[in-house]
Amino acid sequence: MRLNLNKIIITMQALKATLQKEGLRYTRQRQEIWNELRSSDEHRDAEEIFFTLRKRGLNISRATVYRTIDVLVKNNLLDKLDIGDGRARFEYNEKYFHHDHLVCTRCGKIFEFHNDNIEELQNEIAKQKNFKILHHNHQLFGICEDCQ
Amino acid sequence: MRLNLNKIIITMQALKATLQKEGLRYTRQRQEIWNELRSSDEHRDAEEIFFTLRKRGLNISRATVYRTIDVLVKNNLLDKLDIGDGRARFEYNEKYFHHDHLVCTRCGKIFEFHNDNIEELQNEIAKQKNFKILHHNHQLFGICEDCQ
DNA sequence: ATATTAATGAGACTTAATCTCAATAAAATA
DNA sequence: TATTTTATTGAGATTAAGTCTCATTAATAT
Repeated sequence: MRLNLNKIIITMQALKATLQKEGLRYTRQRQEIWNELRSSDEHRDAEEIFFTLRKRGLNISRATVYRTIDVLVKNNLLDKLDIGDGRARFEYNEKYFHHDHLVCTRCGKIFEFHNDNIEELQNEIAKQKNFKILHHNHQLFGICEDCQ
Repeated sequence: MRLNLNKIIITMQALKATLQKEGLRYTRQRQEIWNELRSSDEHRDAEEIFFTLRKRGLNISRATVYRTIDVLVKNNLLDKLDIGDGRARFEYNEKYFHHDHLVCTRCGKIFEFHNDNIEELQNEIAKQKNFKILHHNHQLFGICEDCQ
């Protein structure tokens, strides 16, 4: 309870601080979108955020949702996740717990994984090619335990 | 010269064999599309294949290009590559030389890499979660040597 | 040579995402 | 606090990748 409240306050401050740093305005819409993205740990897409906010009675535009999500991604408050279904998904960027994804091609469920060795090997590959990594995409597609 | 010729013949036979195995027809259009995809090692997209064939005077439909590429991917003659620019790319599936990609976010160039350790670690992750891997996506995004 | 039926072409349609522009509302300033 | 400035917004038009439909065509089986 208290923890959740703190979490929300802290992340609203993170939003405000980021926007100020960039000279952008701390608007009602940006707060609502950020809040919505923070309200669950699922991998949400822009259309879904848009419709959720509309259902809740907020008179928000689709364009605002897309524009705000862009701002959040560019400022590393959100990570963009592409599971190859033609729709970008977004999740809170937990700076100290990076992870990649397993995607079940039967039921669509998304599982997370993290492996330090793979991260290290990626860095070595980049170093060898004198390539400066900014971010990466790593998904394993297949059939999950339940679907087999 | 001889090698290239053999390569084309072999891969046309691969196409024919795959189509027969699936009870599909060996049509002029499928031959042309496969040939076009084989004619360069670049990472091609469907629209580009479509326009290239039209420019060459072939009266082919966009739908046929997309449908044929689907068939080729499903039968593992092509690998689908998604570098996150909203367009699917395709490349000849070299069964004995699997690779993943480094993508320069400045110039768009695509570099290939292969790392057996990463492949093995992926298998371990899947095993731990009792997940049956079918394929994977692995891209490192960043700035290439030339662009730095 | 003919019959069967999968594949094709044309273009309408879908869907995610972007763009435009007049109206609005944060934030800066007085 | 009232006013000014200018970024942001909403509505909906637009774009772009990809899919769908259906009458026609052409591979393959007979």
